Amino acid sequence: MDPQPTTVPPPVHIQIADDLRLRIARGELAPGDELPTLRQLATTWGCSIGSARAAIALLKQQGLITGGRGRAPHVRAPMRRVVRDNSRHQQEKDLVLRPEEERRRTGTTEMDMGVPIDELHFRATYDRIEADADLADVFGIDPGSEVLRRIYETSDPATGHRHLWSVSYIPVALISSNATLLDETREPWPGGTQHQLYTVGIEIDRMVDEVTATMPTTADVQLWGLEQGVPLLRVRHLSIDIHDRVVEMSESIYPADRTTFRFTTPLTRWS
Amino acid sequence: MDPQPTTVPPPVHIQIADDLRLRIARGELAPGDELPTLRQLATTWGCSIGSARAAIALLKQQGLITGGRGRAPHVRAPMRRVVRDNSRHQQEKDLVLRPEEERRRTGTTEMDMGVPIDELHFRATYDRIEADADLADVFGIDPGSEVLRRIYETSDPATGHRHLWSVSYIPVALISSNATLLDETREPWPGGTQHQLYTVGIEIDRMVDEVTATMPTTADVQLWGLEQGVPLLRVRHLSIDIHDRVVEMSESIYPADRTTFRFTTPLTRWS
DNA sequence: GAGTGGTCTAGACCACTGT
DNA sequence: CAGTGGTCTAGACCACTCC
Repeated sequence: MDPQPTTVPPPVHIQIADDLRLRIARGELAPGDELPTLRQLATTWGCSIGSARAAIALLKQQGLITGGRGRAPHVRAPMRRVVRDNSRHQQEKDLVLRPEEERRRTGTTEMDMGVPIDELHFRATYDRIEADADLADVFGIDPGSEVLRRIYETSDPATGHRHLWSVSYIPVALISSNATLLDETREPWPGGTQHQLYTVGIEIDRMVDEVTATMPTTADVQLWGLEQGVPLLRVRHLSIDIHDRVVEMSESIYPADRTTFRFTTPLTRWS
Repeated sequence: MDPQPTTVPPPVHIQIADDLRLRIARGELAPGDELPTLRQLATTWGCSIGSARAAIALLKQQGLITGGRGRAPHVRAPMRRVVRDNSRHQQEKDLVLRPEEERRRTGTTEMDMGVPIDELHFRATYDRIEADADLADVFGIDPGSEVLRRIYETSDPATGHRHLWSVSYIPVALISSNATLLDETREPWPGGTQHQLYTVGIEIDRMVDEVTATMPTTADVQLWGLEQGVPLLRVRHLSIDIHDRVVEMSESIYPADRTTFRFTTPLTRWS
């Protein structure tokens, strides 16, 4: 038991990473600048290349640097984030009562993303599944009830990378009166999900969005063309109708380096 | 140019990680279960311990497993997430006009988090800074104008880990008529920021929350007591008054493994 | 004390990037 | 082609956990 418990120095690769992070934070290394090579780091720090590599890997994992594979890694420039605003919910509702021509022109299905939709592959897949415990709980229906599952996906034909992805669930009982709603070849539907529900007499009262984040798996990184150190924002969305029923639920994923959500909460006036 | 371009097999550590992930997804390995040791993985896959370690590191980075350091790593049980609901904005506003006794009792400063506040260290730090370009832009004031910066922090005295953190900015010009608002020893202020602003005649019209996520730095991991593979949710919050002025801006951070945000968007009725 | 993962090394081979 | 990072190995030493 030392009277002065000598603090152990942090591992070398942590020291190297911290030093580089500091130099980035101070602006000595600007976005786009190249970092020292592994060999350079190893000699200046008097450590092995393996330790230098660990430092670089750590910074990549934290989203601060990128590159490698044949050229020196460089400081990552923060990506321009597309804002997804909750006002689109009201806009989509307003559109429902407009004529089809206008709905089609304002080609905003529920899943637009500030990118010209013409340049993307769009794919919608429908199937019907039996509600598991989670879905049954969400909709307040019996487990085993039929639920329509719709998967929406857009991808960049040039790179093959996924651009947008969501699964949406609707109890079949709610929409069976309009058979065309079960037909995936009708997608993209002018006016989006709110108009689809409108055709069976459902009016939405409010939207609930629940947001959290997780790290992507190896497959996700491939699929989305992500860089290391980019979390995924996960959204579970509920559409609640004027009778307080959950009539639709969707789950979607957005890479955090290119997305921010903006939610405006109006407050009642004192007056 | 091969007629059949033989696809190169993925690196060993990726194969191992994918196999383990699959076994977790299928439920063969339940949350809390121990994974094979590095030595076991190395022998069953016929690779070195280093490669096995890389596989384990990858899964940790993805937030799927945890542990190590003297005992075998185990499958991570998903943490219970605390919901932060945007209805608290309205609740805080309603509280402003209530008597002080009630405001004090409903000890919800803007920064509560489903944890008994008595068991946490609370610290508020005030200082005044000159607006940089970003702050000047947010508030629509001249760069160099004085801005009050308040840092709120709670931490768990047992572990020393940070529990909650936010910085809040208010232009000094808006609140200089009430000198007590510049005094950090008055925190926690009953009724929170909205009541503070009320004392200088400001009524909030709406709240804007912008959410995204990033990966924590090494220091963040220490500070918050995070496990590997946990992103940070970052929120920029704007308070906008009834004259459409941004009167307060705050930035806060929440570990994603214990937080979900819930935003309810009311829609106008067709009637 | 036996077993675990974490750090670190030195060196080999590969795939990729520039010129 | 020379230089880069990525993969992989074999082995040493340490700190930690559990029995």
